[in-house]
Amino acid sequence: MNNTIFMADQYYLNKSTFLVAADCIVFGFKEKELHILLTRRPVEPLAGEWSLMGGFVSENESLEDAAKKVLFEYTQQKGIYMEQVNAYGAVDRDIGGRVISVAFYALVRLEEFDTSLAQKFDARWINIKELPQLVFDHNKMVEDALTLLRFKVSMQPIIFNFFDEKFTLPALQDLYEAIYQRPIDKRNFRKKIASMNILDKLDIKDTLSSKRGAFYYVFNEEKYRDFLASGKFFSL
Amino acid sequence: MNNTIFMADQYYLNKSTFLVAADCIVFGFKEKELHILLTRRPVEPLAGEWSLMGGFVSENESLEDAAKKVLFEYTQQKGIYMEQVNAYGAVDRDIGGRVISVAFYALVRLEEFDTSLAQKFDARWINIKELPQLVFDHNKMVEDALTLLRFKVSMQPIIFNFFDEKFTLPALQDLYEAIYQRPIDKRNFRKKIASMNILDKLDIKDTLSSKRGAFYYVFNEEKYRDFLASGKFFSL
DNA sequence: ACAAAAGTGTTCACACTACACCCATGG
DNA sequence: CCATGGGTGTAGTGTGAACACTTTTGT
Repeated sequence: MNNTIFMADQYYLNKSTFLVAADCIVFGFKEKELHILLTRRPVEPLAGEWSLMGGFVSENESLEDAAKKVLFEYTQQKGIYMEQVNAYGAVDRDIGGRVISVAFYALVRLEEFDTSLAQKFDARWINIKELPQLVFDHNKMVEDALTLLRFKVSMQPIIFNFFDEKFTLPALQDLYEAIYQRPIDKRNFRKKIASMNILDKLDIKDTLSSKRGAFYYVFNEEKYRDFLASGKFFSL
Repeated sequence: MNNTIFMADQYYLNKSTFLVAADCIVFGFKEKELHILLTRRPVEPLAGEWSLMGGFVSENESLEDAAKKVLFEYTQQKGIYMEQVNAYGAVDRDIGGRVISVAFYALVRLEEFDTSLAQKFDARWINIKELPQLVFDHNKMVEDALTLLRFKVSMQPIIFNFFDEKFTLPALQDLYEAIYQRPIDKRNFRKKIASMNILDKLDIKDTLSSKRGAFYYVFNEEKYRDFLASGKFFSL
């Protein structure tokens, strides 16, 4: 073997370095539709155009930390569920300079969203069925995030991150329908939910969205572990 | 709205920049087992330890271009099937410096692999069941790549990228078993393949791996399009 | 009393699983 | 002639899809 051992200096120095950004696709659920949080880009080029929330990664920050920082800045919430989508690195994807961007999607509880923040950052919750054109490759990021969300939501019980602890079955079904963009049969849906036995039914009802009222449920972490331990897998 | 428009200079300048690498998880199939291509790291720190193939992204290169460059360097093949796994950006993931790495997995045809390259780069095909400890977070990358590969291979007909055009059904089954790491029933497997009607059976046999010989098949792109057009989905 | 949404079971079709024997050939 | 791997069908089970009426309550 004629392998040469290089000095680290030769290897790490004199290489190109890049700006790295974290862009967030922030999903929320309201009015029976899936929405994402968009803002007007505050900087040239393309100032004023619709854009995802983003920020540059700094020296002593992981990619996830950078994304969390962006999420906290725009929502003031901590512990938001977040997952990496992909890295985007086309040479001219950002016309303002060479920037490699890592996209994350996040699920936020819209009940506890501070609407004053929307004002502050000129941000709005936009129905995913009415997405405008976004800057750079942000539309592609949203598309990829949606694809991933649809997959994940069908395989893992992450959907409960959209709700503030308790939720009704009709609301849960509406949410799945909003994510998959297709109707789901009510009886089959409830049958499947019931068969997993991972929810606790509460004694109280949500009487706001109907006269009769729908019972609240909560996700039971422990029951879910038992469910997994029995060799079954979440699937919806 | 009290949104300030920044000048691009303020926005893009004076931000941290990073070395960005593309690391490749190169999968190949031989001896009825899935293998990945590993090399001895040629540079300090950790020179001589097992490592994935990687390279730094340069100025006028996309992430995909950088990964392709790495793949071509180590395999001398072009048009290799490749897909992004994830970006890895923990602050101290590379102990030689701050490097953000984007992992790609690739599927190569081992029949046409030039073994002299293995010598040149001190590279070896290692059975995935016998993976050594790799440098940095490369083991995690391989794990993530395998998870993604298992999913993709079950949903899209990418598995044929492991073969040099033609292949036998026993070999195809062996490959699925190697990827999923579990036995598959021969009759059920063949029934499902047949029901999709996306392969063409050739008149010739592979007589090397058995006395009787197994018929060769080729993937038929057109039949696959018809299959999709009929509203069905690939699943294996 | 009526409108509006919540809640509840059964049937049917299809897909997945399990399973055992004969065939072709080289040595 | 025998050892080795290639090739073939059927029956049973479970899962997903279709489908309609009763209940509750606010107005």
